[in-house]
Amino acid sequence: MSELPVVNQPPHRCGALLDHVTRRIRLRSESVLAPLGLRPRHLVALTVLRDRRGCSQQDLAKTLEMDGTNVVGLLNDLESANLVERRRSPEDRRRHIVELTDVGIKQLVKAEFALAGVEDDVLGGLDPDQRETLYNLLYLASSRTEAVACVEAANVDDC
Amino acid sequence: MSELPVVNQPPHRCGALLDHVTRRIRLRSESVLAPLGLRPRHLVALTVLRDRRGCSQQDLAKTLEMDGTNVVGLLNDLESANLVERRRSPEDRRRHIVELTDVGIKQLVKAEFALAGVEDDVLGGLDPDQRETLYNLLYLASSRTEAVACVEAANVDDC
DNA sequence: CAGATCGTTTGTGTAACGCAAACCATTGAT
DNA sequence: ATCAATGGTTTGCGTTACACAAACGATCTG
Repeated sequence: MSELPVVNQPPHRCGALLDHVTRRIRLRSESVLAPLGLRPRHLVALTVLRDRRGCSQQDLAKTLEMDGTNVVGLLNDLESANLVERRRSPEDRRRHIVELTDVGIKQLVKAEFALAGVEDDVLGGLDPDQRETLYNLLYLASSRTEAVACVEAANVDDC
Repeated sequence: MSELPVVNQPPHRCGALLDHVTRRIRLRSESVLAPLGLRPRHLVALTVLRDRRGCSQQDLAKTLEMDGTNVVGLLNDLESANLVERRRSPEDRRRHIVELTDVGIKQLVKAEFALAGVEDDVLGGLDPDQRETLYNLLYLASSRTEAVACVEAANVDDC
């Protein structure tokens, strides 16, 4: 009936592009992270844990969208490297509160520093501003993701 | 010695975020794509093939950063579904020129359409403009990627 | 002709999962 | 106090997506 001035073009799907770019980064990351005793998946977990300063193992599983049993293994890796600490929750002693240790924080920073070359390589087509924008968009998307997970977890609005 | 007016903050690494967001999309994509007989990796290959209208199998392997033998299997899948066609290159009959078929193009569009919900779900924190920006940044990054691959392939500057 | 190259097949290994079952410690409701 | 539900853990099994190596046919190139 009415035509809005803004062109109504179909939005692009970025799933495939994400897959593609992510794979390129991940492949290179593996070799850079190996000397640090880390794998890409560990890095994801560590960054999540840095954002949320401490969360239950189930929350982590939900955020990572990963099976609980596999999260156990992931955390075993991180804990035996002293990057992460499992503390019993005082409110519910069944729960583990997972938190980064100081070593964990430092190691994460170190890893990120070491990955500079990788990102320069893969994201070389983007200038620093564009990369920052990319980061912010991804951060926004992933943090809403966590908010949703949190709401689902609480199943109420006291998130 | 001199302080520039622009804040010189360390750039963020988006590798982990990319991993995270991509995983969330991929998980959901799998179930959406299954009825179409596709997997996420097929979609990546199809989008690459749509961009480059026809390329050798080796180029594809290089772009996908995937082992040649595995690309064969991937293309076998796509070809037996009539989404892709392997033609002998007239210049070098050892080479296969891989191209999307009409069916392939349609199926790709269909798949992308079907993935709308998935992206709404995962990227719900971004408004349409932001999503478009995200797409453009990823596209930029991945196409430079291909340019580099192409230069490496040719090993000259006639790319 | 001889050696390199493109694609293919086959076969082997590995990492990252998902899923199910059984277990313990703890909680919360009756 | 009892008993079911819950959080975490372990074990074990299956699957998928790879990488890598070896050997082959067809083809190109010197």
